[in-house]
Amino acid sequence: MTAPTQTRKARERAAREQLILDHARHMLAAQGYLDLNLDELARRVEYSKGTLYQHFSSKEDLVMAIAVQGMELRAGLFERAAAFRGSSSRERIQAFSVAAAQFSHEYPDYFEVETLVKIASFAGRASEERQNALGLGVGRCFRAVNAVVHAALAAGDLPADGLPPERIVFAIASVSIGSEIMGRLPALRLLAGIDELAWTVRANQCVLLDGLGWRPLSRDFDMAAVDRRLRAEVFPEATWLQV
Amino acid sequence: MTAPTQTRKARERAAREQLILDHARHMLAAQGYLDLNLDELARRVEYSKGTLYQHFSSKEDLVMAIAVQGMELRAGLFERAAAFRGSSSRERIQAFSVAAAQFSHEYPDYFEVETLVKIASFAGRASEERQNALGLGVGRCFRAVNAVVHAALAAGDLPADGLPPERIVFAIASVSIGSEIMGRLPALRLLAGIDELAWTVRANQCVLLDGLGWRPLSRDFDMAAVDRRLRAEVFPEATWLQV
DNA sequence: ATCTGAAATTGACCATCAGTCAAAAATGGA
DNA sequence: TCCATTTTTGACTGATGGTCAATTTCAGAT
Repeated sequence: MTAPTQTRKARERAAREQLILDHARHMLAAQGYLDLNLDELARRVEYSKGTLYQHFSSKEDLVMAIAVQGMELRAGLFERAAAFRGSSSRERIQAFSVAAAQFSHEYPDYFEVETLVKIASFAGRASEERQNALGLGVGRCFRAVNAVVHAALAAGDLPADGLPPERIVFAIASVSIGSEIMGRLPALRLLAGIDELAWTVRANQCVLLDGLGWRPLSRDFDMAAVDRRLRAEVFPEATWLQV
Repeated sequence: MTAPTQTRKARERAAREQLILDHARHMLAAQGYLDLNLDELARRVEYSKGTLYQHFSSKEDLVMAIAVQGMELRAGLFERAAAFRGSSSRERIQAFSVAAAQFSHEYPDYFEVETLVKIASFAGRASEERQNALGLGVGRCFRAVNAVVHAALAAGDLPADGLPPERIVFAIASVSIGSEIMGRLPALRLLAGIDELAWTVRANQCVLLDGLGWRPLSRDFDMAAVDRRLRAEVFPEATWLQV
């Protein structure tokens, strides 16, 4: 088998893997993990079940592969956000707020899967390789935010005697993911009277940043104006970002 | 069958249900949902599988029942916290921070299950009855916190032009649960350098409350002293609360 | 065009396990 | 002691994740 043939094969294999993942993701979003049936998936992608197992070592590995792709999409958005040149570190961190909201708006299916694999029993059942890949994506997101936090500390926009930078990143991530997860519980949505989840999540993030003492505080600059710049310069696809 | 016999039967039935739930919870914590085997559970509790189904309509219903008990324990702690007479609303809200930390410290297994049932596919598979029971527990927790938020607004400890009270409860819940969930991911724990999760969670909650403008701000009162009072008056069992 | 060995694909098959139900056992009042 | 009722049992079933020997496809050689 010559080299060009090899690359064509690899390309076809990658295309098939993507086909499988796309169908699996849709089925997962529609029916949930417990009702995701591999026989039906094989039927839909028009390959045999045996071929599925050429790509994934188990059902959990398949789901983990979807989570990895989602995390890579998220990391891509975060790295675009990192390139935003706001006029203060507080404006730059706002870019991640939009990036996170954009992720859960554009890829709700991926978000669900991301939540799913956080369950303990998933970690041990997926292949080592994909677990590492997920960790890599998490690391990319972490570093993107971490860089801005460090810049803020260096610039004196954050109090020097506050939380250490890594804990600040952790706090921001926690309030974001926590708000998204809680906001997906119908009971709580009703109790809290939430209609537009994206804006509720962003409000919580904003409160946290103020609590960290991240200057300028939200009342001291025009967040809507920054949103407009972000829409124009970084996330033109974020149509939900009505400003 | 006379009335006393009936009550004895009901008592025995309740005791057996508790036995099943206790074993199931331990197995769930040790092996995860996917490896929770009902044949093995039946063997451990020394009843047949058929008898398990006298108590629960499905495996998901069983897990939901555990979640309900966990939520009731949590609600119990929250209602004890609500009885704390702090010298300000900010001190009173701190009681919930300790209650939440105490819950995940004393009942880590219940916490895991609580997280598990947040997955969409669980909701539809458990019995209506238990889903309602869970909603009831969530409501108890919500109302306990909500009362203090309203008191704070009435007292002017929270800015009148800030988030509406229900959204404040939502924000507090989000940062708490979000921190706990993220803090259980080994990769992120490493990146953020977290060793004592309980204190990291409480730090995040504290930052959020400051961000909400909940007076007195954390720098303006002695949180450690309030912790000492809470330990002495409300949560004597909270040995982790070294103050 | 045809052959051939390697690689890829298949789907019948297997093991596991949630859930069922007819038969057996236990119960409690007469 | 007996009998009707309730409770318990565990063998059985169907569904499904995962395997692998048999088949098909493929690329290069003749």
